[in-house]
Amino acid sequence: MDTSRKPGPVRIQDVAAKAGISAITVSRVLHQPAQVAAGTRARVHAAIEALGYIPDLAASALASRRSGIVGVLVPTIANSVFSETVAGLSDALADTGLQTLLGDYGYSADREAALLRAMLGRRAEAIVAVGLIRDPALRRMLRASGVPVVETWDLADDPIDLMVGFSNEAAGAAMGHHLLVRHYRHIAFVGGADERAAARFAGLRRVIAPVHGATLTRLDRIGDLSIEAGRAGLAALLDRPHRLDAVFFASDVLAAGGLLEAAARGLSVPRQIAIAGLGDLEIGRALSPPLTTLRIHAHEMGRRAGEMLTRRLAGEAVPGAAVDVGFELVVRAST
Amino acid sequence: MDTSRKPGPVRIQDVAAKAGISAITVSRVLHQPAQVAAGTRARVHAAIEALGYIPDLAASALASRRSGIVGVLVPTIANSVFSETVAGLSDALADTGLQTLLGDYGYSADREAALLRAMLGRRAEAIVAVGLIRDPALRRMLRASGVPVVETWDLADDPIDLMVGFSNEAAGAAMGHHLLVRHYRHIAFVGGADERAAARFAGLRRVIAPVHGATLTRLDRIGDLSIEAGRAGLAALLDRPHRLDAVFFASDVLAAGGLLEAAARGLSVPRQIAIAGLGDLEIGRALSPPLTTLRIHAHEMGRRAGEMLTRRLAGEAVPGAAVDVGFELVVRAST
DNA sequence: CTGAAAGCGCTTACAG
DNA sequence: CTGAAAGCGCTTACAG
Repeated sequence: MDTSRKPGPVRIQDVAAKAGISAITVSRVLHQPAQVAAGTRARVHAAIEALGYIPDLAASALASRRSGIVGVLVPTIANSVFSETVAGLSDALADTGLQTLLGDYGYSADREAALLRAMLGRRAEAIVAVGLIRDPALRRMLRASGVPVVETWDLADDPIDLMVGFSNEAAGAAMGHHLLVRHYRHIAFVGGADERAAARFAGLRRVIAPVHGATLTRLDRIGDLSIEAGRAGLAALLDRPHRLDAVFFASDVLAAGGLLEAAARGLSVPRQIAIAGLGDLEIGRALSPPLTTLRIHAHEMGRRAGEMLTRRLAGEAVPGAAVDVGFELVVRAST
Repeated sequence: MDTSRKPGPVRIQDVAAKAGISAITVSRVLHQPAQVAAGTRARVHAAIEALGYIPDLAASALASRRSGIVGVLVPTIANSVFSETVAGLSDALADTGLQTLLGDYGYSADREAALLRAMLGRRAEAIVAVGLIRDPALRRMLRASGVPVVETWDLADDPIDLMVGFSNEAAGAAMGHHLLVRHYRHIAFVGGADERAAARFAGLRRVIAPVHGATLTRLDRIGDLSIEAGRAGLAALLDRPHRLDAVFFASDVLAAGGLLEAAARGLSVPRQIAIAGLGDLEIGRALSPPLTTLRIHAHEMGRRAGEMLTRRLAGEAVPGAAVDVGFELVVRAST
């Protein structure tokens, strides 16, 4: 047995030697098999099989200047609406030979910057962000890189590059309209400190503020996105002296906590307190009463982001304007 | 202005030229700054800043034979107990310069194999699997690769390499004991078709089967891991003619569906039907009655996997025996 | 249908 | 403290 080869993974040279041809032909078998004679092809495949050859993708990327990587930046993958968007993107990329490199930054600006640099360092061919990228320095870095970028889950006048989302302001306003129509006048908003939550609150305020006698409060120190945080949020609001008719939570998970806290206090929903959420998550449909919510087209945003990217990477012109996928108000018994 | 450089990302040569030194010194500033004179270091940093240089990690990996990547194989990141393990791993790897490359195979053996090949193709320095890697061909491939592997969430006699988990069989048995002690005799198990669920059922059966008059049924075609699937599971069991005292669900999410279905049918829990889950998830604590469950040390498994890997990669000898982190039976009002 | 040469952007000894 | 040379494992034109 020949053991002259140094330790380490099998190289394309080893396969070539075994098949009795050159490395370049092995490379062709892998990437343009039609250009190789059937017999040669078979011998190469046999050698690959026998040696357990797995091409070095770093070397391949370096030589071809194609990393095959799409970076995906997510505030937190633990939020199931975001993982839906990631799934939609993966679906769209399934047959393109592009792989997804997931970066979860846990809402930390430092982690976001570090992950973005790592993605550019891996020479990602495109970057998809769940949410806008806010930091001006990062925006400049991405623009300078020339890498296609798709921002999602929001709309903006000055996208870095491509964008597919919906108006969080309009979503907040839609919920505000609904609550007003149902004659709720004393309304609270419970959401995070992120920019999307802020936009939803702004939309809500735009609709509520002009109404005579209506009040609007906001609670944004809610900790994580959990049932417990939702319970604590409603508890904090109810323990204030203000009158309260309805609460709009920034997620169905929080709103589920609101439903449970109301039940624990013996409050009838929606008669004594109306509750609404966002995301159209399963938990909101399962609890009683089922939750009024805003349905976000999370999967579709990911899918369309993937489509826009593949077209752009294929050299097609992709319109730069932001794509608005909208949202749906889903009215159920909780309001 | 000098525009002689070809388009494309800034290279280390460009930085070197701008700083008036050689590429090798730029590389040193990045990796062993102590070996470079302070003045030179400052000039290099200035040049990096001015040009927006981001090192090509593929080239770096190829030259250094260190990819800096740890591949993480997960059945589905949507299951929050698995994402806990991933988080624990990330925590352990935070200051090591190693990055996590997440591969979610959606319980598909084909996707699992493809992701594993991609990880080896990227020359991952180590691989962590949530769950055992079952396919003998994959096990052989990994052993042959020489890459450190940590399997988690289970124990086995013949790990590919390292292992940190707990006995799913013992966990099932522990729940069985608890249910017997509480005088439940007609028990059902609702879980997935995966090997961990099978082991839990085997443990349950080991304890239940010898008991005179006791019965045990299993439902394993439950679809996804959702509240709705849990409801449907309990509904299917209740619509059978058999007597049923208690149901052990393979996840608290499923068990939550069981609680809701029981409530919808006006069944008192645990008086008419006892319900238990697994994972100690928030939803199980939030619903009423709160759920008896098995607490799995998901985060700790990830953290310890990361520690074992970094020690192994640092050249330390790491005992090959499987580490058992155990589990806890958490008894609440639902049983 | 196949191959020799050059090069992708880094880092590794080695030398001074 | 710094650099010239060689090489990591591939692929890209180019040639035949």
